[in-house]
Amino acid sequence: MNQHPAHKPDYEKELRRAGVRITRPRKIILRILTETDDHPDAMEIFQRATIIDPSISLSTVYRTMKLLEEMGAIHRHAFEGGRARFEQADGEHHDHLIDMDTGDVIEFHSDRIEKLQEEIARSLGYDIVHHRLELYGRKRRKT
Amino acid sequence: MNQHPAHKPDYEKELRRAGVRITRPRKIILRILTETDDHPDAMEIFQRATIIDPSISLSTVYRTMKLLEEMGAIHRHAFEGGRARFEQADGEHHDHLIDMDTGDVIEFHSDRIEKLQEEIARSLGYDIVHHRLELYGRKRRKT
DNA sequence: AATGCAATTGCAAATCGTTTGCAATAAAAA
DNA sequence: TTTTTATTGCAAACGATTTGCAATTGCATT
Repeated sequence: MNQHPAHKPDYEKELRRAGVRITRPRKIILRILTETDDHPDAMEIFQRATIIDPSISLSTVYRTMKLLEEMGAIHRHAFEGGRARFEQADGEHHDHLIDMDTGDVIEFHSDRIEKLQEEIARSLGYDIVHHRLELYGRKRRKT
Repeated sequence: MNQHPAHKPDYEKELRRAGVRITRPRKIILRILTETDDHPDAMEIFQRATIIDPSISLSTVYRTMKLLEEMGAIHRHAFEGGRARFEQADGEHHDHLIDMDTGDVIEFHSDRIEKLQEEIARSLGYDIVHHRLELYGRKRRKT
């Protein structure tokens, strides 16, 4: 088990390569994404964008997120309660521990769990296409 | 890892004990729940109920499900896409493998995975309140 | 069996996150 | 610069779920 590093992809280049226009709203949204290493939801991105350019609309945020998602540049997570949250699809796969008090998301990865999942699916006659492992918890008080 | 058995709790008794009135719509919904061993969503329950008594409303289904959930008699699952699905909260905890083609839900349990989750959370300084492990897959073609 | 009253109902309207139709605008190709 | 076409903001639509409300119904009491 270990946390993962972060690196900043060049979304603009990726989008251009995908034949998409680099518009002013998109530029702003992409900038916000690269400057962020938490897991913001659409509304948060919208509000941050709105500071830079108040004319940006929530629809455009959603449309841009969908675009990036389809390109595989970001992942959309439906954690419990409320809105979907996004994160950069940089390195390797990881799962999430959600702090129930703060909403913070901690990433982790366990090869052993991944292996066990495979074994279970296989023993049930299935191939895993993807999975979702989310731990919901609170900071432990004592040590 | 192993599948789990099923047993049928007496919801009416539980509800009465909780000081809730046993109405005609509730009777019907409870009957449907006890007769079911899959993971129906509110709309499915509503449609099955509607056959028995066409005057039942979807709101009542939702309200009853919420009631049962609060009593701990059923669990609500937000699998990917669409509506929440419900299941009886009988025996022990289990996780779910969702058949992406049919929507079927297969229950499984792995002590080893549970243990590993605990370890991970602990090493990150957290206590797990609950978790969500869902495998999304397809029946494997060959063997 | 008839009464009384709070719990429950069905309905329509409201909610929340997200998506969509559309006419106006702006990227970028010519 | 002009043209072409993607993209925008807006408002309205969406799907799942919840809610306010007046009418009804369990059910404890007579």
